[in-house]
This record gives sequence, structure tokens and C-alpha cells, in this order.
Amino acid sequence: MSENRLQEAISTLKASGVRITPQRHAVLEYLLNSMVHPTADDIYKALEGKFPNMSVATVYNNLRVLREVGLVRELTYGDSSSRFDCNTSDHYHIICNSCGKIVDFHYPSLDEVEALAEQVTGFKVSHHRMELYGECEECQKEEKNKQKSG
Amino acid sequence: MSENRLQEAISTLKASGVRITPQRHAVLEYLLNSMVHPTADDIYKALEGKFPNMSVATVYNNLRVLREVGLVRELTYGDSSSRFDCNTSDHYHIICNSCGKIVDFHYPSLDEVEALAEQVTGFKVSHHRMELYGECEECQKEEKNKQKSG
DNA sequence: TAAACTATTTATAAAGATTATAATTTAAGA
DNA sequence: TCTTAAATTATAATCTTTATAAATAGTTTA
Repeated sequence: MSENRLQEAISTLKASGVRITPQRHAVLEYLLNSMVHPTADDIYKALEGKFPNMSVATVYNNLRVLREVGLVRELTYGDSSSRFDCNTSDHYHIICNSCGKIVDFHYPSLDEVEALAEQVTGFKVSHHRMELYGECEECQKEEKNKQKSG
Repeated sequence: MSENRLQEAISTLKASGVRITPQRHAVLEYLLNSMVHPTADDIYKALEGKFPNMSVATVYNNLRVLREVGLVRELTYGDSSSRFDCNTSDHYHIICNSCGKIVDFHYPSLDEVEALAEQVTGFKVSHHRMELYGECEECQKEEKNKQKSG
């Protein structure tokens, strides 16, 4: 089925000088055939039949490698702490890639996106969430100063 | 300054039958005066001067109570695992509130939102991320079946 | 094909965020 | 003031992810 994508992915890995181990091959193949955006633990459990001695660390290592090569995207939910916000009105957040600062940002509600999503996916949408990422003014200034002095 | 908001919030708590303890009062006050969307640990550290014996659990308990009453929103980043996705093209995700299933969803890039955000906040935006939440078709059906049989 | 080099895997422990438990304390109404 | 249920504290446990060091195994080169 996705044999082509698998071969392409392996070529990409080889071109990046990444070794093709059986475990790595299996993680990649599993991800390519999966439609459900599995967690690291999902993958670990799915492969433990074939690789009874495989360590969780191996799954994480391979996911990191695949991400670095650009073959896999990570949807982070578990890499930092929850944030708490007293502003309970609808708004979005813009987050600085450098210093982590979170700033509120208002924009008219994207009802249109919700409506289209309902049509396409059959979901009954309750709400949505959006975060913008970038570099805040302060960090931009610091960046410029570094370039000057450096 | 935000003395009014504090009094309002306390009224809301009392109306919900929630006790006003010194620790709870402090957490609430800190959140109302904070503009940076603090983590639970931020709050814990900020209050340990005033309450040297306070437990982290107290902070978490109070944040949960404040959330349940609707005074606080939680931006979850740390409540579940990362998800991994082989589809590295731009797309959004729609997530089922009941079963947790994640489905890809395509929509024209929201360049307009990014442009406005740059103007308003001064950030240099690199990318954005959006998730829609709702109930998938399967879970909607199950819900209907329950209502019939129940 | 064998040897060598180094990336990868494994096993284990550690870190960090959050929740659970049980005993003690305390807010708020009678 | 007394009472009672709720809240707090201290502690341990859970869960995800990362770090470390020793063992293993891909890949290149002779």
C-alpha cells in the first residue's frame, strides 16, 4: 500500500546518514500505516510483539531522529506544564519561541472554520483553540544586539 | 486595582458553596493580578513566602476548583502525551472529546490571522497551530443509542 | 569476508508534572 | 461556641520523557 512512501522515507534517512535498524524501520512503518496519530507508548505497545526486548527509549530516540529529519511531526501536549488564565473570555494566544512568554490576542471567532470542519469530518464541534508562535519584540531586539556585537 | 474583580470572584465562589481559605484567596488574587498565564509551580513559588507550609497539592486543588467554577481557564500542555504524525504537510486537527480520536482537517492557511497578530502584538510570527474539539460521528451515534435505551 | 568505527539499542535510573491517600486542621453555619 | 464537612498538609505514587553507561550491531573500508 504505502510501500512507496516507506521506500522514499528510507532513502531520506540514508541520505541523512541515519542507519536503518530493524526497530527504526518498524517505528517508521507503523507511523506510515497509522491514521490515528499514535503516542510513543502506542507505538511501543504495538511493536513489543515483534521486539520483546525493545526499550521505550528506543521509540523516543527514533521519534526524535525521524522528527529531526523531517519525516514526522510532533504534536506536543506533554512537553511542558499547563498554564492558567483568569481571562475566561474567548481569545487566542501568541507564544514566544525564545522566551516562552504568552500574550493574549483577540480575533473574531473563526466560526467559518468550525462550520466547514463539521461538514467535512462529521464531528459536532464544541470549540477550538489556536496558538500562534513567533518571536516577541524584546527577543527580536536582543537578537539584533547579538548580531551587532557578535 | 482589580479589587472589583477579586470581590466579584469571591462572591462567585461563595455562591457556589466554595469556602474561602487564605490559600485559596491568595491563589485567586495572584492569578487575577498576573498577566503571564502562570504555571501551577509559578504560583506555588510566588506564594511560598506567605505560606511556607503550603503544599503543591493545595495549588493544584485550588486551580481545579477555580476552573470548575469557571473563574479560571486551563491551557493544557501537560495533561497528555505527544502525538506523532507522518503527515508533514500543513493541516489542522479535530479531536473527539469522548474517545480522543484525532482526525486531519484541511483549511486554507490563516495568513490573515498571522498578519493581524504581528501588527497588534509586535511579534514576528513563525507559524500557528489550531485544534478543533467536538464529538465524532461514532460517539454521536453511541450517545443517541444510550438515550434510546436509557 | 573480516575488522573497525561509531551509531544505536538496552537496561536502568532520574526528572518533572500531576494526582491519590490518609490524617490533621479549619471555615462557616447552627 | 460547637459541629461538620471541606480543605490542607505530608507523603507517596503515577505517568511521560530524558539521561547515562555498557553492550550490540550497521556500515564502511581494507
